[in-house]
Amino acid sequence: MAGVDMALLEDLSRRGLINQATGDGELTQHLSESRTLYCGFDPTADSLHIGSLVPLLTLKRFQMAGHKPVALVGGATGLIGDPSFKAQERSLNTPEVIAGWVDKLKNQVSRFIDFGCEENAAIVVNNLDWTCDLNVLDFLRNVGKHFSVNNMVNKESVKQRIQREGEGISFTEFSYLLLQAMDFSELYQRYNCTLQIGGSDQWGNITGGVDLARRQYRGKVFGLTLPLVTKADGSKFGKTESGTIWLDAKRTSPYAFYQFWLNTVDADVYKFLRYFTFLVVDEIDAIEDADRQRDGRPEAQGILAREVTRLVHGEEGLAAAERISRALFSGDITDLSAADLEQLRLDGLPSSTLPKDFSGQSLINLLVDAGMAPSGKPVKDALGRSAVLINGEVKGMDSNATPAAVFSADKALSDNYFIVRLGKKKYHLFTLAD
RNA sequence: GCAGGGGUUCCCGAGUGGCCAAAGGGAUCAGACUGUAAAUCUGACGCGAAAGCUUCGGUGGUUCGAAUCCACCCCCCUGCACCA
Repeated sequence: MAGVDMALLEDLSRRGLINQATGDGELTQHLSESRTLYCGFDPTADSLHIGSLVPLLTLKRFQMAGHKPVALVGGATGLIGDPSFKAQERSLNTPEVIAGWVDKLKNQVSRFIDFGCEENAAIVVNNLDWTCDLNVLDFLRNVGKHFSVNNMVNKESVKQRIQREGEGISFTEFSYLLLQAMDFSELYQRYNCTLQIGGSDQWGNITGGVDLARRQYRGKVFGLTLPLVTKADGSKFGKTESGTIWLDAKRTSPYAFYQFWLNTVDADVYKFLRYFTFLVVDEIDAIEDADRQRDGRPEAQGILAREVTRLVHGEEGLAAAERISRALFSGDITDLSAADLEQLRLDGLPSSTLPKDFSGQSLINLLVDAGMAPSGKPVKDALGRSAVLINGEVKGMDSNATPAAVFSADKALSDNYFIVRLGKKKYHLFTLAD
């Protein structure tokens, strides 16, 4: 069989990827042979976001070390909703919607792990397969009997919901733990899966599964949780002004994705390199040292952005993201040729076509309509502070009423294009109507 | 069902008849400084370019005037629901 990398846990630990593990250190011993492990992803949208990247990449790390990864998509658990550390009860989605999301997630997850290799090829499973036909009485007798409500109520993950004034938890969400525990037990039965990994918020659910596998099948299985990704300034990781950073290129373009990582603050960037890339830890430490000795801008952000964008969007996505970034941030946009501009559009720079007739339009509402701002206020503010540039030229409030003059054909790049910059980082490409 | 508490602008949270588009904090956006950072400072932050318009669970009412008072309804939370 393929060699198993015994240093895996050591490496994970150096990366700061180990939050908590069950089994008092027995896990190291357990992983001296090739094992099967799983991680679950619930369909809460039609795409995963970068919050799921840490467990996803960790599955891959395990596979690279010789273990067999199982990616579980929660077709069943997604119907219920995980209450862990959620402040409020969530509304339910319809089974049809969830089923659609499950398919999308399966595809997405599949891109990160290897299904072709002989020894430890990955598999994707759906927990709906073993829960949809389960009847309530069987469930209550065979699964429910193994759980103590006293114990469940004391789980940290639901405590705030139960104790906090003004909140509560439905029986539906309360039961979530049992479903996830059942998954682990089931995968143990089916595939001899003996390890579950997940975010630190999953600790309660994972230990539930460890207990259930033991009680039902006398199975000795393990759990390992990964840290929640936090930012140095305390704000939520993975959100920006334009919303969540998704893994799906249709939701977050490779360019926007690349820019997200490029904008990582210094205080977080080395940690993120350890979390989100496969660069070896020594190499990351070397980057950090080199950056420290240099004045000015560190290299780490660029490396991080390149590595992660390549992992998620491939070489092509990365190339596109870099092309746009170079054109917009380190060149003179008026030098761009028509072909260059067309390429930027293909690469995913947000773009739209200007209306034929400008009457009744103001510059502000043209930009708002193009999606550059949610309302006119920020644009007005920007206009008043010389923060709107069209083809490199500053526009002020006085241009607002005369969009026809601003977007006249003789001012267009290559007779057809306008690059509008709002603030420092927001760009949009306009083309004239045919 | 009964009793009590509560529903305010993205979030938290003040406001209990006019001075309220509604304190404060957070988040977010823009500017300065920078490195397409951070920290800091400044400005914005319901909609509208503006005049102005529309908000405080819903509907109706009282009033010159309501987020604030009244009525009914909806939703959430807590407790009770044999003994009570």
